[in-house]
Amino acid sequence: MVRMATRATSTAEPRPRLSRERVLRAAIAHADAGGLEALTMRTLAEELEVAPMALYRHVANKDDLIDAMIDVVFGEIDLPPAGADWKTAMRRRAISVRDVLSRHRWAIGLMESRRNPGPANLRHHDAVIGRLRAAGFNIEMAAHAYSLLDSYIYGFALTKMNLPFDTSEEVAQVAESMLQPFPVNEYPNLVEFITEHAMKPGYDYGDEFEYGLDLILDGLERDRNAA
Amino acid sequence: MVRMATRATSTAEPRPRLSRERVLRAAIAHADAGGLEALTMRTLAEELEVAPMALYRHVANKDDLIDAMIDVVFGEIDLPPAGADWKTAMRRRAISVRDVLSRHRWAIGLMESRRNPGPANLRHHDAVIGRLRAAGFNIEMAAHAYSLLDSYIYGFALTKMNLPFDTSEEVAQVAESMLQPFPVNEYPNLVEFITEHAMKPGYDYGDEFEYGLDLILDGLERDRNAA
DNA sequence: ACCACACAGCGTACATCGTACGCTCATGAG
DNA sequence: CTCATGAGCGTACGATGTACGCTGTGTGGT
Repeated sequence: MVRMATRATSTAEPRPRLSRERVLRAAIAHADAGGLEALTMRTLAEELEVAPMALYRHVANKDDLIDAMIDVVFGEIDLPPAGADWKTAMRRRAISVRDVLSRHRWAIGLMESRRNPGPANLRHHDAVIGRLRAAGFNIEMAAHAYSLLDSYIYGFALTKMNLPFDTSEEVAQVAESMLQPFPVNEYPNLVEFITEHAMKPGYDYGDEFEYGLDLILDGLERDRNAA
Repeated sequence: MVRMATRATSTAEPRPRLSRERVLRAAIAHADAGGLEALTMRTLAEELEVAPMALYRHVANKDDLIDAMIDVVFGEIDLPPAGADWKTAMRRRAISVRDVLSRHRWAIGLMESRRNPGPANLRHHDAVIGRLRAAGFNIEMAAHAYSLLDSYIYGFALTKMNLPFDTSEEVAQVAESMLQPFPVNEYPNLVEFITEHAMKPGYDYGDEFEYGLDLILDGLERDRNAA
C-alpha cells in the first residue's frame, strides 16, 4: 500500500488532534443538548470522530470528565464585581449563577457536590466570601449570608429545572396529565393555583427568582446593620 | 424427589410473599444506606432473596420504582398543621422537609423533578398552598412564598447533602485534601473562613438552616402585611 | 375433592455502559 | 535517518436494565 500522507496533504480533512479542551467542550455541548444521561463515553467519542478509548488519554475516567466539566461551568460565572456596593455585587453574581445554570441544567445538583473542586470553583467561593467580608460582614454573618444565598440560588435552579414547562401554555397540558389519574377536586388549592395563576398569559416561573433574591438581600442588610 | 411442603410446614422459613410495599421498603432502605447509585435491580432482588426479574411483577421498571419511592418520601413529610398561625405552620413543615430529606439524601434533586407525581406529592403541595391562602396570602403572594420557601429548603438540603463532612473535626481533613493541589495562599478568604469558622468546635453547617428560614418567613410576613 | 387457570417468580439472553490492557504507528528530538 | 514517546485504538470483560416466555403454585368454581 502506498504510504499515506503524513502531514495531511490530501484533501481528506485531517481530523484535528484531540485535546482535553476539545473533549470538555464537546462533552458540555452534548450534556447541554441531551442531559447528563445522554452523555456516554461512546456517543462523545463518536461526536469527536474518535474511538471511545481515545478519550481516556485526556480524562482519567468519566468522573474526572464531569469534575472538569463542572469547573468549566464555574468559570463561566461572573465573580461579584468589586466596585459596586455589596448588594449590587451579590445580586449580579446570583443572577449570573442562575443564567449559567439555565444554560447547563445538567450541572445543577453537581456544582456543590464535587469532592475534587477545581480552581474556578475555589476561586469563585473565595471571591464571594472576600466580597462579603470587605463589605463589613463578620465571619459568622458571612457564613449566614453565603449559606442562605447559595441555598436559594441552587434550590431555585433545581426546582425550576425540574418544571417540565416554561410557558403558561405548556402549563395546562402538563398539569392536566399530572392530575388526570386523580379524582376531580381532590386537590382544589392546587387546581385553583394552576388555573388562576400559572396558566395566566405571561406567567413565567423564572420571574419568581428576583422576588426571593431581593427579599433575602434586604433581610441580610437589616441583620448586618443590626449586628 | 419427595414433594416439598406446599404450605411451609417445614422449619425452613418460608420467604414472605413479594409485594409492591416490600419492594419499596427495601429499595428505600437500600438507597438510604448506599445512595441511589448503589440501588440496582440485582442487589435489590438479592436483598429480598428473589430473582431480579421477580421485581418486575411489582414495578413497571426502575423509573416507576423511583417515582414510587419519592412518593413514599413525600408521605413522610408533615403537612402544615392547621391550628397554628401560618408562620409556625410553615416553619414546622419546612423543618419536617429538612428532616425527611436528611433521612433520604438520595431523594434530594428528585423530589421536584418527577413527571409523574404521586398522590402524597400532590396532597402535600395542595395543603401548603391551601394553608397560605387561608392565612390571607393572595395567589400571587402565595406563589412568591411557596417558590421562595421551597427553593431555600431544597437548596439547603442540596448544598448540605453534598458537603462531605458533618462535624468540625472532619472539616479540617476534607478542606486540606481539597486545597492541597493548589498553592498556599491562593484562596486566602476561603482559608480564613475554614480555619476561623468551620473548624471551630461545635460548628455544624446544619445550624444555618433556621437562620435563613426565619429571615425568609419574616420577610414574607412584612410583604403580606404591606400588600 | 377435584380441576383449570391466573399469576408470582424465574432463567435466559441481549443491548448498552464504563473501562482495563496492551498494540501500532505517527511524530518530533537528536 | 533513527528511535523513543505517546496518541489513538481494538478487543474484551463485568455490570446493568429489562424483554420474553416457561413453570409451578395457590385459589375459586364445581
